[in-house]
Amino acid sequence: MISHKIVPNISVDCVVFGFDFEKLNVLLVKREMKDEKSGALLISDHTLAGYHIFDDEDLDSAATRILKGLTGLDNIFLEQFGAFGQLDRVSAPRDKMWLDYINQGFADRIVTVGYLALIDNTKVTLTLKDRDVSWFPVTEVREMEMGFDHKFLFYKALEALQRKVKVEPIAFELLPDNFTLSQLQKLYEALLGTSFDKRNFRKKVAQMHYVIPLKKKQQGVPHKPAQYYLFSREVYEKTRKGRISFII
Amino acid sequence: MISHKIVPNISVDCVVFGFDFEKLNVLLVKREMKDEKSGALLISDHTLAGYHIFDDEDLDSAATRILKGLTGLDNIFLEQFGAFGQLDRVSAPRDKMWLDYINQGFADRIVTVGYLALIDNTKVTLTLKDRDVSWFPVTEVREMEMGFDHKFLFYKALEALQRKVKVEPIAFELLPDNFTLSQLQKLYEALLGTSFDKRNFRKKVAQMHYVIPLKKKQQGVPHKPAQYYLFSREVYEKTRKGRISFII
DNA sequence: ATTTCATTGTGTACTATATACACATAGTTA
DNA sequence: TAACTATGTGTATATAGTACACAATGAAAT
Repeated sequence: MISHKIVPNISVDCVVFGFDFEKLNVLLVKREMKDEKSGALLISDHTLAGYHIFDDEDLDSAATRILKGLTGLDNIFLEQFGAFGQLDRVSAPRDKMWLDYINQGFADRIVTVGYLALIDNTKVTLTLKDRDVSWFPVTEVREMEMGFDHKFLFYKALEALQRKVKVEPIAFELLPDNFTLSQLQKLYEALLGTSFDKRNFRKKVAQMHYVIPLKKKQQGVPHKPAQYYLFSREVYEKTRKGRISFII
Repeated sequence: MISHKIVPNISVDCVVFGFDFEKLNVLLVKREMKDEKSGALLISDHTLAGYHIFDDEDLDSAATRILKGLTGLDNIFLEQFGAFGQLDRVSAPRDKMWLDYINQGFADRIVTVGYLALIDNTKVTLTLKDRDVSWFPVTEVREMEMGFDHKFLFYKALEALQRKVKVEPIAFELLPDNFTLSQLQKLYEALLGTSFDKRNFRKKVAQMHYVIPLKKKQQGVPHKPAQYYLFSREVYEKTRKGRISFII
């Protein structure tokens, strides 16, 4: 085990989205800080998963490392949505590394690079159980206890997600490998906060030759079983034209 | 004049685009470094405009400051296109601040935040004349002497520009306040590397109610004078629907 | 005064995509 | 065998995209 040097004034924050077939959720870390003597609750809120970068890793690697620690998963879809260096960003208590840094005459500044991560809920549920980490519906974040800076990052990530989802087929990252068209439709409705006509939605999907029907059908459901589909990135790459609009 | 503290390991690089009614250009700084004794040329290449951030400014302010120094202009269109922390990024000779930083035990790392800037050529020509700064056609960058990291940033910026220009009306930032439809068409053709049918292009622009014809016409041109138009951001904000595709 | 020149400005037919809208079907459960 | 629940399908209309050619303007040259 190598001991990494931390870069004190550069951090990465991950906004992790998941979909439970009903609504869009975000992965947050519960934080509780108590006074050492009295045991009184000083802070009780939620934070994004984030940490300083190490001196021997690039930004993407730092985000990957953080997500691995959080979910146990490698190969998570990751994309930067911005770098943030507001002067009033830092509100958290400072660790020793950081205080050393300031004492040596360097500026009391953090720049954080925001990553948005999309994960397939069905793959991660097990790994989370003994951590202070859980899913929260994105629609509830507004009312939650959460530091101003992290709430800001969350909304920037959500905006970026809504923008990108219309232009690139990244929403499939939120679904299991096999999914039904109703699940896909519910996902887009949750992402964009709209609703679509079922027939028109399916007509549109039918034009996307990279969404491929399987032989497999749903089993054990108390209604007509739905057909499963898969998303083929390979076919997507081959058949995409200069077209922009992906859905809507 | 306040003396600013520099944050040694965080920088901002600006990729500045301009349009001369013929082609898309990028603003680069010529760099020549000679050996102090022999006078032999050590480096002769081009760099992006960039510098470390100060401890009392946020990232946008740093980019604004750099552009002000370069062009004399305030109010330049600016947008982040990414943060970059590749371990092999740093190749430039180190200044004292940076060496101090390393000597104090901190990591030998720079993270740079890339900004893409769009400027109206007609407003900037004067201010540039006595600087080692000039316009280069983007099509020539491939063959130019330029550090690997800056070339990489340039291409990332160009990709981001081509993506954004299709989805938001930012191309107008590259034109003067009044412009002709032929100029607008040439601009999109230069940006995207394609060509459009004149009648169809104009039909499309006619649907954009925020591109407004003026009474004014071209004067002194040796052919039928073109009508001038202006872009109204106000009308754009009011009339845009959920639509994605802007041009193409 | 007339011609030449360069660039602007316009219309139509055809194709493709977007939108609005209602009912039969499959398979489980009661 | 009847009831339930979600799946899966088609058509008519409106809107947007594409392909394509020639007359009009005003300056400059003869």
